[in-house]
Amino acid sequence: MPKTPDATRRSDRSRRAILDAALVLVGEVGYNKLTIEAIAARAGVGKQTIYRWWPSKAAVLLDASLALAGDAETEAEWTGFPDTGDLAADLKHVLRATVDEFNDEKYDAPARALTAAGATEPELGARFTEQLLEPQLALYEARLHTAREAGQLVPDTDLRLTVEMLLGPLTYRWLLRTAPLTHAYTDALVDRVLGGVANVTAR
Amino acid sequence: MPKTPDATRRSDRSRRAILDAALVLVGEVGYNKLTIEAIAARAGVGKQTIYRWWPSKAAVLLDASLALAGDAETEAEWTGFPDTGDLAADLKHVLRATVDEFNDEKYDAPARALTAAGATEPELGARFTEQLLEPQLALYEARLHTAREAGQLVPDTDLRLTVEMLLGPLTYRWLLRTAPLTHAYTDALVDRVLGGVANVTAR
DNA sequence: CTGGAAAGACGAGACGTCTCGCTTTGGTAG
DNA sequence: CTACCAAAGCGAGACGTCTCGTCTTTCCAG
Repeated sequence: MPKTPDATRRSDRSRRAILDAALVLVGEVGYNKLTIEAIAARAGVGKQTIYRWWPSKAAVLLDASLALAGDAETEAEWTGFPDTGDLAADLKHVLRATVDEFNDEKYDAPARALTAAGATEPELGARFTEQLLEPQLALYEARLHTAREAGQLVPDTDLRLTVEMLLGPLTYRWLLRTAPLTHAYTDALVDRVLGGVANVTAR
Repeated sequence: MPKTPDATRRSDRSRRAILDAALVLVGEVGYNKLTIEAIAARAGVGKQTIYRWWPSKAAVLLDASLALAGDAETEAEWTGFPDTGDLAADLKHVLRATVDEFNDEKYDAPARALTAAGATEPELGARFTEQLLEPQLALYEARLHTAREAGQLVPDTDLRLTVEMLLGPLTYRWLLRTAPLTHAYTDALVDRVLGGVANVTAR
């Protein structure tokens, strides 16, 4: 009954090699042409070793991305969402960093592949959202909560909606490539989200 | 020399059957498992008839979606983007209709498949954006242009950015399934995009 | 000596091409 | 106007190829 392999005997060396190879390969050939055989070959690993521990290449890539996100956090000496008291400046700072990541092929390829795969495979999408996305969203929401407490936002502001007003348009441009992602874009986005576009003086 | 088949002799019956079958099948098995052989079988058509007129399954699905969008327009007696003079009401009306489409399995499956495929295949994504998305965006932009001319928006409003502030968050929720899509959601979105979230009275 | 790991053989199934008659089309001769 | 006929698309499906995920074998570590 090969249903439940013994995790205690699992080779950590193989596990890391597989995750690394998956990230490299998805950047080289894209998600569609990413193949478990190629991952196994690049990692110097038997195919069965991958099939034993992961149900699909999407699952491999999700684990690889989780590891990548963990690495990125530590290596950037991440100290949490900035809070200088200036909400607009803090948001612009973080969104600029996000734009830089989206423009970095190293992060773009796996993120794009996972997002696309998650859109069509609900189960994968749920794990992707829960494990990678939600923790990020919570950071934005916490910063907005502080701002609302400080009276910088309309008291009944829907914080989750506001987070989506920031990340939605950004993600939209990124996924659909309707226009290049720039710092100027996210700066303008923050200003308009906070200020709105209606002509208040004309009211 | 089979390079250039004679389009005037093309069977419209087969063409429609193929596009219909593609839409049905993508809903049943998803884009990844969608196969040209299956489309041909379902449509009661020879494989060669598909290969003769389309270069890939992506192209078939794109054409099918274009046809679907065209049908939806006519059957809804679409008369163009509403312009009652009340910008907020018009936007809410259109976004509610969009939510209804996203919640309709018939439209959801192909749209989701195409969006996801376009995200990882740049060439397909470009054609998807250009032929299906941009025409829609232009309608929003035109309505916003009218509003700006009428002094209902801040004079230097970036219209494209504003369109993305409306569709970005909606698309975000739709693709990532972070929360259900409701009319209440889009209504709130319109209000916040127009009005912003910053506490103006505290300035 | 138990069980994961590496290597690769294996069957399944989709690919894109092809061949085969059948049907449709559009031009031509009577 | 009708009858004929060549040309081209059509439905069906066989074909060789490729890649998938599983299965088998051998090896090695604890």
